[in-house]
Amino acid sequence: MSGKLPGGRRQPTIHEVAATAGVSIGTVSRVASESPRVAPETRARVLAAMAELGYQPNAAARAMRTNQTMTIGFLIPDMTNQVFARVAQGAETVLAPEGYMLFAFSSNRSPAREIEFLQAARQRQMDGLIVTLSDETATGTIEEIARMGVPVVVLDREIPVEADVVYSEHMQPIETVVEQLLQLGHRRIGLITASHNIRPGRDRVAGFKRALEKAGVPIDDWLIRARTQSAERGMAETHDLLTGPNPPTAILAAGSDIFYGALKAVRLLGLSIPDDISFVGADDALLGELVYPPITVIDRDMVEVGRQAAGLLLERLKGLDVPPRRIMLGSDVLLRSSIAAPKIR
Amino acid sequence: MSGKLPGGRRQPTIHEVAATAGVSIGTVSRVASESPRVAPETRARVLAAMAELGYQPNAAARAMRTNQTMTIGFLIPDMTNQVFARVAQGAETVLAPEGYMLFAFSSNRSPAREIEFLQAARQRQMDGLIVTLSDETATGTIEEIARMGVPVVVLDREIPVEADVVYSEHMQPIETVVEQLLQLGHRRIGLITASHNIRPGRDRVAGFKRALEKAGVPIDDWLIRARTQSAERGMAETHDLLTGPNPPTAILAAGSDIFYGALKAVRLLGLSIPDDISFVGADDALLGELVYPPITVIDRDMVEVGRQAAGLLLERLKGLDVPPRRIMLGSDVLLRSSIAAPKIR
DNA sequence: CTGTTAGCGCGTTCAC
DNA sequence: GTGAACGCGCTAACAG
Repeated sequence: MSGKLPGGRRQPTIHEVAATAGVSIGTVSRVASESPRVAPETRARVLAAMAELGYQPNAAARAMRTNQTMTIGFLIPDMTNQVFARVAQGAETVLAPEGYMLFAFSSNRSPAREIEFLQAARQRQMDGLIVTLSDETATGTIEEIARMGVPVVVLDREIPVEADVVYSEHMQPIETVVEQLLQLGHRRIGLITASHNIRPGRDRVAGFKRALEKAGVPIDDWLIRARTQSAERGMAETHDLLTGPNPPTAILAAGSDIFYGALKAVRLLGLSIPDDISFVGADDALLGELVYPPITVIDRDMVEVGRQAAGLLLERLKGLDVPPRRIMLGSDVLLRSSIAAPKIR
Repeated sequence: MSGKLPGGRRQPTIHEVAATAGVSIGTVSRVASESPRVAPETRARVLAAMAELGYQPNAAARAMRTNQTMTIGFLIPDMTNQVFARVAQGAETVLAPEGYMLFAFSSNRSPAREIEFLQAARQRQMDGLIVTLSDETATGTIEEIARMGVPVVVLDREIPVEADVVYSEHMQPIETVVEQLLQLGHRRIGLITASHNIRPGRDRVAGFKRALEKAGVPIDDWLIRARTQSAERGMAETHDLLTGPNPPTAILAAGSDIFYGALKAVRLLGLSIPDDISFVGADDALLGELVYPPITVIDRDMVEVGRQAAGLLLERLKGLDVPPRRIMLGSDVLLRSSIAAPKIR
């Protein structure tokens, strides 16, 4: 029972620190939690013992007593997507100064994995969560969130739970872009975006349709591709659109992964932007700037999303007890030379 | 002491499950840990009670007894860097089936944050770690790793600790590229890469110098910029090189962030690739493919790095007790049309 | 200011 | 096949 337990080398405990410092464990605990009621000299001796032994308090034992872990979980659909990574970065800047550690978990867009994460978070007594779900219609995930018992901030999703939410504006920027394209003379515009199962997908489609309706341009559902978010999908849909019988003269690739794939498809077809096809991307302003010609992009400040989400969470962690709050953050349209009047056919 | 402790709504405990199932806690524990010594009927009653209450075992209490948390920590310098995110993705695919949860923490290239992470990991009794340090010369970080007491896999760094390491090949691909450029007639080649404080920086500079020496081309240290990895730095260095008195005719931007910044600098200067300047990027094959002309890139399979690292870790977690192992993974040079003979001046 | 003590929730002996 | 009792390491409350 002594040496080789799982968990590797035994870590020094509060008892050993107490012994080497010649004090009781209560005193060590007081030093560890920075209680003022300790004589400076005693504190010094304890600190020395801690340093000598490389003591770190056992978080499990501490959590058992305090019901706090100083841990925030961040659930993201896809770690390799810069968009979510930036949110984490923003949240971190707000949470770290308050002593919270932010740990990110990637579900790879699997609701089952999302549930596993939420259960793991509950088991581990994480103090709060920031979550981005990959499917609003997955009821299991939502039930788990309801059970959490700690503050949860939801990012850009509409789900029936009592939680603060940070939204991004998706409708208006799409409308702006579509209006631009209509003005240039485009009548057939392809939209590729996320599925209807998540708010960004729905809102982008809604904004798209609204702009067309306002202009009295008939809606062709064949031109609207609201499915899975991935580069592969973006490429496939773009290829399909551009090689179809009555192809669009402009492509809106609304979503960063989709942007990559769509652009790749355009390249592979040997089409030139904007002469052969007008092109609008999203969520990766840098890529839009690095390619030639620079590409018009719908962009948003994801770092700010993270900051806002963390801010809402912190207030809850401090005990704020008010009804769920909603924050809406804007998006920018970065107009560049990838859109032009369509070729006359 | 009853209701409003930090940690939010009280979670059901094993006692409540036992009570509603009409059994003792021992039995519940046996069901939870899938012990066979439980009557099928009893098991069913317990399972029902668990579901009804939404019971999740308390990880802290469990960890206290078992010294296991089924948690792996992943320390990365920068979450928003796709390179590291892909490693996480790869590691996840091998760790998840074994029941481990992988949590990522981003240090933002701060050794102080790295130390905080390592301490947090020790406090939390994480079962194992995969770490990418931002500075091999930071002694505090290395001391903390030595203290961990659980298996640690180090990525692409040379540090004096007893740990398994997964390396990427950096020298050979740089040599290959430089040889290509020399053959095309380039004599002044600029190299921008990470600092000497991490292995990739050192090895790339070494490979660079070796190729020049082999060809008998004198080395101009002004052309070698081995500093911080960031887009800003990449942009600044590239600008400086290309606006200097005796500018290079080719740029090697070795590092994904540096790649972005360097390419941006080239764009801003209005230079055309490869006519005005030959250009080689790294670690973002997709970007290299999406821009025009497509850019030659030194690429590596980071998902495989993650898989290998997780594999090494798993073996240790299963008790494998052998001296530290080293795995070296290759890199590819994706030749594209961004390099050409230099203009005659 | 410091020592002592009672649990936190669970897994693991033991008896039954 | 099941229940009771102990202790993991720590914090908080109370004595001294």
